[in-house]
Amino acid sequence: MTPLPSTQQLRYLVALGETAHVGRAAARCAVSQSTLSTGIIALERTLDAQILDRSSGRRVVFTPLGAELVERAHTALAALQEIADAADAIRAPLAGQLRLGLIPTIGPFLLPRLVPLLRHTYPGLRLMLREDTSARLLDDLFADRLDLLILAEPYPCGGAETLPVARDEFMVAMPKAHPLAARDAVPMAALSRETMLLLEDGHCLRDHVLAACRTATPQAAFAATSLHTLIHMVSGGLGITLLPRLAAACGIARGVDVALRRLDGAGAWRTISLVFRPGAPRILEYRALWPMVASAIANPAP
Amino acid sequence: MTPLPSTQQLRYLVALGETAHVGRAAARCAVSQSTLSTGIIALERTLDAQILDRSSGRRVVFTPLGAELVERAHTALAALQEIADAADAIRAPLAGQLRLGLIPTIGPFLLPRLVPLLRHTYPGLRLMLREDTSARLLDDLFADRLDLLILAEPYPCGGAETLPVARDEFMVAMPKAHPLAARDAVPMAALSRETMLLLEDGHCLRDHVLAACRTATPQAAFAATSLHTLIHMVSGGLGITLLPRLAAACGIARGVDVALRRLDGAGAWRTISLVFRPGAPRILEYRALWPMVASAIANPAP
DNA sequence: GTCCTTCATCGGTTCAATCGATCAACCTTG
DNA sequence: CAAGGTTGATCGATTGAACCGATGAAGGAC
Repeated sequence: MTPLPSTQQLRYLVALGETAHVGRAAARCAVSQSTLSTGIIALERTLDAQILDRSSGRRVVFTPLGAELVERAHTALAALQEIADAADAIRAPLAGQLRLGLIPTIGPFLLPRLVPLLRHTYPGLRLMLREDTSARLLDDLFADRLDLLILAEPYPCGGAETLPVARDEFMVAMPKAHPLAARDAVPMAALSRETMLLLEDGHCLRDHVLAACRTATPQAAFAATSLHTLIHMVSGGLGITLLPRLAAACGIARGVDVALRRLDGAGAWRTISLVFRPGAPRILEYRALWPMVASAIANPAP
Repeated sequence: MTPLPSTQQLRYLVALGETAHVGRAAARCAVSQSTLSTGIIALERTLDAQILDRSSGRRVVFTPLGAELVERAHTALAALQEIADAADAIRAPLAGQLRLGLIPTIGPFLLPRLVPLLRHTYPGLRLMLREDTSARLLDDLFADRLDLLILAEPYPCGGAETLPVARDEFMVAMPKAHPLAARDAVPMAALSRETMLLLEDGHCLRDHVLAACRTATPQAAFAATSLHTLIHMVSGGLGITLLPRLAAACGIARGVDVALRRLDGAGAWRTISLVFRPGAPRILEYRALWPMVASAIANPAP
């Protein structure tokens, strides 16, 4: 019915909305005053609606509709800009700054492989890293202080888009002298008789482990602040724990009196995922990142 | 940096995305095949990016970027369409269908005045009415089954935009023989010794009354299904209640053995508001509706 | 009243959008 | 394999929209 407004005219409209002055708006758009004036009038004609109130002298006064259209033009231009941004992003893939957030149970085990890989493939990439809990990382993501997260799911990501990369199974970590260490794999049921050591509250791994083996009795009093601490508590005989294969493969239990065994049973894993704002302009770059993260997980630092 | 794409080219792009066929996409856009073909190429040039994969014969195959751009072009066009819609809406203000939802403690007292007012001012308006609880109305609003709600705040409207219209004070309703009925106004403190009758759970007025006089003892066993029932329970001596002035002014207590008195004290009111989806194209019409609703509240049906 | 600012309008020019016709590649069919 | 049909790209010509500089007209300042 009503024809759609042109991109150019929308630029004129928002500039005029910001300056309330035809001459200055024209300068901001790098066109002549007459061009912008004509453009606004043409927009009024295409929309068949009054944008400026011309009864009040020479000044620029918006009608209620005009003010509303300025608002909407602004959001429409943002959508158009995102198209241009997406095109830009593919031209120089993963160049410039990328603010990446990771959780403490992934970062130390993934980055030793991932960072060299990225530096090699995308020399132009300036990687800014941040390690924190999932909740705080998501806050930063939505506040536009981070571009991309690597989290472990399931986790309530509150509207963020997630791209699953790999399944990270849980292994049982116990003292080498523990009876269960004699077996090749530990059945889920055997966990119920053990004291399960956990990370502090706030670490998503704590919840994942609890969910994986809800029969075991958690050791409530002492919670570890990191996986390394946790391993040493296991080695000290305070109990057993579940460890992501990613951490285990990085030799976290090397040189420590701890045995690692497979865990039999359904649901004994977490999913490592890329997480970003829905509609992020660089989504294609994140997708391009996917195989590198998968590769870094599949071939962890020895 | 990168110039913004033109509206026309975006239309070509989404049409091509839907048909995957240059000829049919051109027909859908009502242009010649050559025009659409050139337009896509021009878009690739303005964005300086590859949209179609031309290595695979004569067929239309999108590159990953191309598919992504189709998506984004779709949302950008929607934003542009909303601009045209907003302009259309102002040209024929409040014409066509308007699906209005009201809560039971407002509707019966507001509509007798509001509907004739609207019919007179906007003869082209086709008003579809629905009466339900705030929660269900909001569900329908976000599911696009309703355009506009008239609710009582405070209420958790979950992201909806609200436009406060009027303050609706609470009055005390009690049997005419009640001791408090002798006074001109009832102090808030006096309520604490009374049995307070309430509406059923789910009515926001129930929560508003409870919040207004949290000292009074609610009559938990019997809850009324409507304000009319409530008034008859008061008349029957089961207790007292708080009644919005809007309902009181409509003569809800006429012919019943019930006295209405002012209530002294802070916070003894609800706010009647227009509620709609943020970014609704007809927002200017809703604003035009504001004074009519305010007038209908200020001069209720006798 | 005079001058200055500011927005609208005018005439002319350039460039992009569009069309029909044609070409080139691919697919199907006999 | 040859012929015909389909489909997307390209070409040359035309039209109209966007743009500019100059000018006009309406307010406001002094």
